Amino acid sequence: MIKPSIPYDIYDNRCPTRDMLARLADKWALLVLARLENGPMRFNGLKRDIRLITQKVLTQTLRKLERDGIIARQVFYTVPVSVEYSLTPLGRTLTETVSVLAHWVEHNMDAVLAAQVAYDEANPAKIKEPTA
Amino acid sequence: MIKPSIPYDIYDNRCPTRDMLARLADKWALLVLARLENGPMRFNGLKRDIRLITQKVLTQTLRKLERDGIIARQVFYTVPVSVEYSLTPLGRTLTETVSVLAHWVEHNMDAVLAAQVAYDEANPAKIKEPTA
DNA sequence: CGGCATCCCGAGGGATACTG
DNA sequence: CAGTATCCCTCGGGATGCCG
Repeated sequence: MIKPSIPYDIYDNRCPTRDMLARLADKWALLVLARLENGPMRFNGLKRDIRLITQKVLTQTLRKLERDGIIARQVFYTVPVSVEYSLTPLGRTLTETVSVLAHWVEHNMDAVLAAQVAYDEANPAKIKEPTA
Repeated sequence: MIKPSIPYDIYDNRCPTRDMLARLADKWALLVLARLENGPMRFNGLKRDIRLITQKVLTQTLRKLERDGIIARQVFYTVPVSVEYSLTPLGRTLTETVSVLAHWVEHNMDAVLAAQVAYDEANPAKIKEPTA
């Protein structure tokens, strides 16, 4: 546990926390993290569950999270090989929050949809009329 | 409080929660939300505090959050006009979580940086050598 | 199975100029 | 002050093909 010599500030663009937040503020990263909450998962398991994620994007997302020490990658040299992804202790502290966020959306979607309807009624779209 | 007739599922790509998560999983949106935690703020106040955000992106972000019922926009017809943004009750329930996420990054940045160093040592970058 | 390497397209967002 | 309107360009990420 190193004591931060520099006071980290998420609002300072020169602070590394900004980049870190940007990596977490990604829908695919959040979905992966929330999905790993219940235990380790294999690559294709994640790909199946997180609908419409492509193999390339899933790989990129997993690599970034691994590099940041959020998830761990475990290879099993069976034939064919299988690879398991799991949360690190550090990642588990993060996932608690991420999971709350993900479920907030599910729990409050009705209120959001209602707000959207109200907003769209109050602010009708302005169409460009080519005054023929 | 409408009871959800459809079981919302964040992993289903056809579910509106996916789009909602995508809007929240945005670094600018998260920074705005976290910044509004301590009370209403004016447009240029947000622009100043959230370093390097452009006026265009800030406007877009605020509009989306307003449409989703997360924040409220209040215009004061002074000269010149001033506009105040604040969290709605719905938004306040969200911000609690967002704020935790933002501060997680600040509190755990040292651990992340250490993990990155370890990862980069274990996985040296492969350079393309044009075998002259 | 779990990737990597390429090609390629379109939207996100930066820069700039103007306005009520 | 708080926007709107354009132009323009990068780059995230989809599609495809191949490999250990």
